[in-house]
Amino acid sequence: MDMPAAQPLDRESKASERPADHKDELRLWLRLLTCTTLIETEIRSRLREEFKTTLPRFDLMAQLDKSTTGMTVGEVSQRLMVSNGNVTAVVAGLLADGLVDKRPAAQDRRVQVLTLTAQGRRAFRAMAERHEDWVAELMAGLDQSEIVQLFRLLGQTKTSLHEAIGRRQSQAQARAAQGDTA
Amino acid sequence: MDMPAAQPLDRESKASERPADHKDELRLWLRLLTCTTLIETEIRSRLREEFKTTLPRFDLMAQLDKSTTGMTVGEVSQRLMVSNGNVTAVVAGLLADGLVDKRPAAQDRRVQVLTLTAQGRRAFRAMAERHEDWVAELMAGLDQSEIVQLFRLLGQTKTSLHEAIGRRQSQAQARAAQGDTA
DNA sequence: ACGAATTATTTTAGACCTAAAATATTTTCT
DNA sequence: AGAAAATATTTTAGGTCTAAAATAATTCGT
Repeated sequence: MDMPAAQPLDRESKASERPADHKDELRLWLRLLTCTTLIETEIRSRLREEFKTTLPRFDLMAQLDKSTTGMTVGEVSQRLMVSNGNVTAVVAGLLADGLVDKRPAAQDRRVQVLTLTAQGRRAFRAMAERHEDWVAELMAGLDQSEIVQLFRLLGQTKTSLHEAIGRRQSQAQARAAQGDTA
Repeated sequence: MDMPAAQPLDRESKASERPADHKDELRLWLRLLTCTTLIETEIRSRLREEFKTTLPRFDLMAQLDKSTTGMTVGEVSQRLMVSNGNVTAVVAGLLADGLVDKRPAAQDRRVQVLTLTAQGRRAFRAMAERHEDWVAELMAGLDQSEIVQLFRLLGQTKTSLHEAIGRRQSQAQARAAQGDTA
């Protein structure tokens, strides 16, 4: 079998390279995490200093602002990728501050519908404007084409993640079904 | 004044476009956050199921594993980008489980030096191997060139973030010095 | 119709995280 | 040397987060 001739095998790769070496993926993940943490920490800090509020509250209000008719606890928790119980807790704070309204749905009394109050909407809009500027300022070192490219690659990443997570969930379901009938 | 002729102005852009519209940066940030949250949630879940441990503990042990001589509380907190108090708390759990050792430095008794115990090192190595596989599995939808490109663009992002955060911190310092002498 | 399964939310117990104050130690300045 | 400033860590108070159990309401299958 022919091999490509003089290509130096260990130019970049470690001597310890194994059949399945996934160091690059790991380094990518760590860098992704670093970027997210840096941004998150900075935004938390500015929200606290300028608006005396927190990121989870801001995020929750952002979801409600996008919806005119209100959202249920479950919808919000799915959107924010946090637990139901957490939404209940964060909403409790926003209710106390008069920024959010909560009432049972007319048709299904299990469901709680959350909406921004007028005050909440005003407060959110003011914060959102600043927030958008902060993010732009943080990304100022990237030009337009880099932003677009990064956005696209993260789209690919998101797809990859959903596929991998979906695969695992269907495996878990299969195991559970197996257990039921065993 | 001449304008470029027939370029359709509002092909993609919103009618509400303002002098400084930073929607792209915002969308980029939200997508970045989504990817990070998806990965983090999945890894948390697997660490719990397979090893009955948590991500903060794993991350802390990962830092200690990289150092042969041990690290101080401050070094760890800087590396992990968390508060000192948080390191104290997470270490308390690891100490209780016999995975980490803590002792004052000989030269400077303010400093606490953290090291993995033999048991801690063994436990971490086993987890790290699996962890690397999980990350690779999650990223499986990206080919090598996409991984490299993404890594490079996130490097640019990191630089941009450090610059913006650095600028803000020197401004805050200047304000503080101003206040001192005012 | 009515009991069982399902669905939506809240509660609980416990871990994590931060900022700010408190504590302990070292260094610096006179 | 000794007071003051600086440094490293811990403590405290309070918000965030999760998983799992509990509660409440609806739907499904007979």
